[in-house]
Amino acid sequence: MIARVALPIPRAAPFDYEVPPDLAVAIGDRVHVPFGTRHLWGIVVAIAPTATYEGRLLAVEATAGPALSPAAIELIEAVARPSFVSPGLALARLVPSPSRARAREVEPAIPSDDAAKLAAELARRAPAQARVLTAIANGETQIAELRKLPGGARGVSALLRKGVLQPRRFPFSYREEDKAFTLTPAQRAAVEAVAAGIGCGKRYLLCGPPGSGKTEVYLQAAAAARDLGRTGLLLAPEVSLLPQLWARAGRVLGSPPAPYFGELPPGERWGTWHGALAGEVRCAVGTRSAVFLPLPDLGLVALDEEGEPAYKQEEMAPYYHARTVAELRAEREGAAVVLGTAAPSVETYFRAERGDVELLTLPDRVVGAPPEVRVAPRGADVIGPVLQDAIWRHLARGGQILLFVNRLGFYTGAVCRCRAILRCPDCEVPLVFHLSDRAFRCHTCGKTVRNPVCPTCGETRFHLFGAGTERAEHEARRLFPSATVARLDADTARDRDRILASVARGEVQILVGAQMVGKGLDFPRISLVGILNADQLLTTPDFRAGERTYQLVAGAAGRAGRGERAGEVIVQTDQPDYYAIRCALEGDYTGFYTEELAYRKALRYPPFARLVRIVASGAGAEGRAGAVGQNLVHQGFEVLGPARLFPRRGVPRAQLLVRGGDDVVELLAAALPHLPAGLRVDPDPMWLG
DNA sequence: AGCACGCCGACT
DNA sequence: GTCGGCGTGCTC
Repeated sequence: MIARVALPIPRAAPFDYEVPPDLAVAIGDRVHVPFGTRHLWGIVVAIAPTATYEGRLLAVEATAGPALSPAAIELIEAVARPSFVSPGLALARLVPSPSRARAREVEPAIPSDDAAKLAAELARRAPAQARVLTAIANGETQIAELRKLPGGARGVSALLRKGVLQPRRFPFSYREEDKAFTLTPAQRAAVEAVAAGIGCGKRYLLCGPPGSGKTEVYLQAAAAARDLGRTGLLLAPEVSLLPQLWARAGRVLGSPPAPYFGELPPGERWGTWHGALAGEVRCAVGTRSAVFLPLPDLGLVALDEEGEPAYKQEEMAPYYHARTVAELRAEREGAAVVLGTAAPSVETYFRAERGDVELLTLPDRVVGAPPEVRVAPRGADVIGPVLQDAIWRHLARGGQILLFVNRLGFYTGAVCRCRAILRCPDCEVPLVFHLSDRAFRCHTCGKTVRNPVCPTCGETRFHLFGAGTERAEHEARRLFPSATVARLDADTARDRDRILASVARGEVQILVGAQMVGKGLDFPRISLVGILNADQLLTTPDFRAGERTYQLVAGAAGRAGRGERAGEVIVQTDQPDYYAIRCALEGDYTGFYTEELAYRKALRYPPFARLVRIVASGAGAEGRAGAVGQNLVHQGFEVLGPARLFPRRGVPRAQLLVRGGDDVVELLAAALPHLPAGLRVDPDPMWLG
């Protein structure tokens, strides 16, 4: 018996191994094999009576049991191909490894008041434990950090043994009160339509403004799938949105769904994956990587906020989009796919118009009333007079205020008097000044520069400009000294649970946030949303700039007025007549879509063409990209570039864009049978920079 | 991807 | 004379 094993190396074809008679091995099993001078774990992708390899065969050494289903192998192979990555490498990156890894974080297992009391009690008798409890009360969850306290290691283990602490588990510390729902006629119609598609691999685009009850439709559809004996998968673009989804799904389905996302502790991640494989997990919630969960009899995939770029894997091959993978699975496995959104991506709406996707609409808000949306000029102030005025009004009425800034840091740029912009020496992107570490930081590589010197003229003083989240927070404190201001961005993400809890309790009046705050969060008391710089996204040279601006403004507007009181939204912009902003203010998606589509058509951008991005990196990147480009032009491809990109950590980069029809990826695979080293291929990139 | 083998420059 | 640079090539 021969096992064909996909190994985590770039070469595409699997390797043949003899299966010893005492070893039971099946397709989808994870096996340990000798490979050259070393040993590797791989996945069995086929079992055959005879080998295709002519040389001498080595034997499988051990098996770790099933890791995924044959259907999941085929899915991952199909996803690997367009990224020019081997199935073995794709499998290694998308399938979690069995892990009994111990938790790295702890959380209290008792209410915080009791923990505080206990800390006081222990202060004398067991000071080490008291110190640990105090640190936890201050938001520290990392075991490694807690162990560094005097006597910390003993303290942590004693508290774990006593059951005062527990390994941190999803959904972390999230509480939500019960709410009863009755479906509106529109919701009921949507649920019935989707339920009818289960088993047929049908696709639906569920459009509805924020608060129109899209989540309830996903959950009822998942319940319908369950009633048919099928499994369900609920996807959200960000980890931060999962706790709410998890809690609500648990209530509707009667048992909590299994969580799955990249940052989940490895043991739990494997637990969900393995549970899906074993047929024990019948419903899962997760982020994009969860789309590969080997759930058997998949009946429903719901993808919330389908237009979110976070659904696209862009960091590492395979460069998949969760929406595409979900639709591929649906087609193969007969599941229904629901793509939910308030502002559809142009690509998806285009398909809905052509009838490839069935359009379902939820016309009205169920929660709250539509907010009043206004524009204000951006002016010289970070928080302009119109917005200041509104903030005072809402503070006086006891409302909460959310301020959006799309950039991190204090000043987002520094310019020398010789007009040179201060840039990262390795990545060439402008450096951002952070007040938290009183230094400039590169947002691409994380490099910190404390005392910058102008590389052109040697000057050490710079004019600082631009406003990030830190500066907005600073301004809010300065202008509204009586209000409690909090900031939620990547720099404070460590404390996000604590920050969100105090927002939920109403202790925070003004919350300053970056993107992560904009998505899905449901705070009934937020009555005013301010977008400080809506023009920011417009200045990025990317064909999706308009779409992203529309989504930002429309999404932010959705955060206001989820309670009883009508909300207000103020958008600071100097381009109120720009179609993406104008339409978003009026809530006119079709108006935006019509204009955007005309522009895409005129310039032959998606959905009228497919773009494939080829990035060369390393020495001679531009030359190598150029050589590949010429080769492709000779073979009749339409090639844009090569264009030089900003280097990454000092590594030079250049890119080509190949434009073609639906078959461009297959044609490219035929034209480039062996991808030259140091090249990455991203089919359908989200960002072109 | 690793890791070997292999063929040319500056050092105890 | 050796140590070691990283260029190709192979791994069932």
